[in-house]
Amino acid sequence: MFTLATWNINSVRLRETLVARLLTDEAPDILCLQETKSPVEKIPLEAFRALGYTHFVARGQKGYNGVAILSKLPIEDAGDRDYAGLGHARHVAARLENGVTIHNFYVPAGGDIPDREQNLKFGQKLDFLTEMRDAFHADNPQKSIMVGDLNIAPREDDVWSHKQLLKIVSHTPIEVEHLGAAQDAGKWVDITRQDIPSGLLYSWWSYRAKDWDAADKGRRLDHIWATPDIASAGHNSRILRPVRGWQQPSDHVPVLASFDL
DNA sequence: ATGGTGGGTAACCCA
Repeated sequence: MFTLATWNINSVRLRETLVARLLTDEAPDILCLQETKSPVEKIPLEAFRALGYTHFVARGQKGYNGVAILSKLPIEDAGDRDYAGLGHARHVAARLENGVTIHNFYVPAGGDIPDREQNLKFGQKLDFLTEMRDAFHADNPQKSIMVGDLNIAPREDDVWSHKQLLKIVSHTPIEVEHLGAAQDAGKWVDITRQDIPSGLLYSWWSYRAKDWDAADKGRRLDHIWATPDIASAGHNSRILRPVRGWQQPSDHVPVLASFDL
C-alpha cells in the first residue's frame, strides 16, 4: 500500500515549512507538487530529505509553473511532455519499482475570458487538454496514476454555484468537454469521486474572498485519476480543507488517496 | 459590473 498526495503549493520556496508540515502530519509516500515557481536546482530539498523523502524528480523554470514529485519510495524519472508547445514546466512523470507510473500535471489556468478569439491563454488551455487527449489515446496508459492541478472543476458539485460559474473559466462547458475527452482517452477513473461519489467537494478557494471559510466559494480543481486496471486499489480519498487555514497558505489544499498495490 | 489578494521578479507577468 502507498499513499499519494497532490498539492498546488504556489511557490515551494516560500512555503517550504508548509510542505514539511504536510509531510510530517500526513506522511504520504509520494507528494506531487505544482506551481513550484522555482528552477529545479533551487528547490529546498534538504528539509524534505530529512523527513525521508530522498527520491525526487522535477521540472522547473524561473518564476512560473513547475512540477515536482517527492517520494519516500524509489522512483525513476519517466520523462515529460511539452503539451501545446508552450515551453512551460507543466508535466513530469515518475515510475515506481512496482511498475506504476505517476503523471503530475499543471494545466494552464486559461486567463479570464472564456473565448479563444479574445484570449490566447484560453486557447492554449484547450490545446493543452487536446494534446493530453491525443497523448493518452496514443499511449493507452496502464498501471498509471495521474494527478495535478487540472484547473477545471468538471461537475456541478465541484463548484459552489454551477449556474454562476458556467461562464467562468474553470467550469465552462467547453473546458469540461475537453477535460472529459482527455479522461476518456486514457480511460481514467476519478479516484476522489469513486470514493466520495456525491456532495460538494472543493480543493481551491480564492485569495480574494474576505473570509474564504465563511464564504466557501470553492472549486475542485485538483484531481487524482487512475487507469482501470488499478482503480479498484484506490481508496481513502481525502481533501485537506484545514490546510487552507494554515498561516500564509496556498490557495489550493492537498488531495490524497491510498492505493493497495 | 467591478475589484478583490497573492506569488514572482524587478516592468509588470501570472494565478
